[in-house]
Amino acid sequence: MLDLKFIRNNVELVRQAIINKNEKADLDALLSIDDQRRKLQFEFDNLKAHQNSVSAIIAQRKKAGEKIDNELTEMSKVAEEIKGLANQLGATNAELEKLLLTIPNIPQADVPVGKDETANKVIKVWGEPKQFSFTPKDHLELAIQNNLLDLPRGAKISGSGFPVYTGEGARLERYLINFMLEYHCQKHNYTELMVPLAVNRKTMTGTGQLPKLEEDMYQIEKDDLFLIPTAEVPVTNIYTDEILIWKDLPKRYVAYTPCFRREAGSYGKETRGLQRLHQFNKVELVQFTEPEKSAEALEEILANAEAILQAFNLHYRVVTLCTGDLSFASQKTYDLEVWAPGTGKYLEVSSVSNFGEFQARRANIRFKDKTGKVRHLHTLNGSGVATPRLLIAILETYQQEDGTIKLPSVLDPFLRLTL
RNA sequence: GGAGAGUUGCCGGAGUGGUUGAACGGGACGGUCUCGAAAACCGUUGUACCUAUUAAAGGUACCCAGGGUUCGAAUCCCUGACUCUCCGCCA
Repeated sequence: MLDLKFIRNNVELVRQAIINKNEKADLDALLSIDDQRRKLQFEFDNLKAHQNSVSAIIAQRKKAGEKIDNELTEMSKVAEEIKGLANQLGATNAELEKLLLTIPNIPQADVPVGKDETANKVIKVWGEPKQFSFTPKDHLELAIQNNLLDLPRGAKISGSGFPVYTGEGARLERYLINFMLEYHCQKHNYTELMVPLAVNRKTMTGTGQLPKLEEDMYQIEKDDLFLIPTAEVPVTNIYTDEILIWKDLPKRYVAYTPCFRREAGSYGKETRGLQRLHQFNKVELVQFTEPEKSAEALEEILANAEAILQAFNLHYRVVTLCTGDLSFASQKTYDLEVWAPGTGKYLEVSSVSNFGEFQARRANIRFKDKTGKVRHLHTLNGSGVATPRLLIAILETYQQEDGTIKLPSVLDPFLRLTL
């Protein structure tokens, strides 16, 4: 969330950000509640101060054996008043908090302004689309021919969008995950975490999924838990309500988790095969940085994610999301889109975002800087990368004319794994 | 799931319902001393919000969380979370 004082002092900037992000947030209501709250707070504080001072007098008199009846009757009235004010203040604060959580983060100045993905900007293209001497098949055909996937049975036991990987398909999926984890740990200096896949409401609110996206998540109602839509959620929140020290920053974490998304309202959109799933695997990179270093870290994470695609020698492009396509919590986001020659499309395999202090403020994650001052740090994350679309690109790119797959040699050490 | 114990500041650890933001110890930081360091001594050691913002200053809240009792709660009562021990169940 944004700093209330910042909002007060930059009303128009915030208003514009809401518009540019296509968000609906009632800024005026927020401001008027804030006003109301400050008035109540002032009244409350004054009355409390009065109560405190008289209470001290009562204590003295009582000790001295003097009469205190008058004070007591007056104070019981004051106590009533305070109770009333406290209730009002509590309700007002709750309302304020609720509104504040609906105000989106402000895009960085260098983010292109635009309504939807058509305004996104391609800033980099790596490699070239693979040329084939035959008509390339799409990944679903290839997967079926090679017995890598069993989608009907996945649908039978869970529903559509819950894939079953079979035999070599399951092994390949596992190797890909392992490859990426090892790559980021060994070459990019990340620390691996294994984290809970179900998290509580506070955690979901910390990274900004709640309250806006409740409809998009699988919920375990009995325990008020949610299945994570990305490892970003548990990993970023590990430091909730903590104060780190600048010497320990940046912190770099990598975590593999399955991700669960209801994808409500996106039926029929690019759903063939593994393109859009309710459960998929993803290796996620998360960094906690000093505010001055987050812009740099964003480029680093992008490069870390790109390194994976480059290792597989896959053609891809990097896109800067425009304001309208930016997520609620993000200040700036790069998408990595890998080329899938059989499907004939660029597929998003990674989203790399700088959240500034937005998440840190929600989750109350701070750090002590060089001067000893306690401030909110910056959080960032990026997929490094999501497997289903990576798998699509690999299958489609490395298919042979007979439909078999010749896997890229970087995977050899994993395929030969013997223990 | 059942029974018990606990949760206080950076850490350890006191705390009788009435100047307790919180004793005492440790750590950290600053200073004195020293060529330098150690030791010793002195001092400092919070966060959020509000009023005022030129500044200074003042006020309020916070002893796991939320309620309650009371003129007044770290202290009493209730509920919940978490940790530890024992029992049961279990991969």
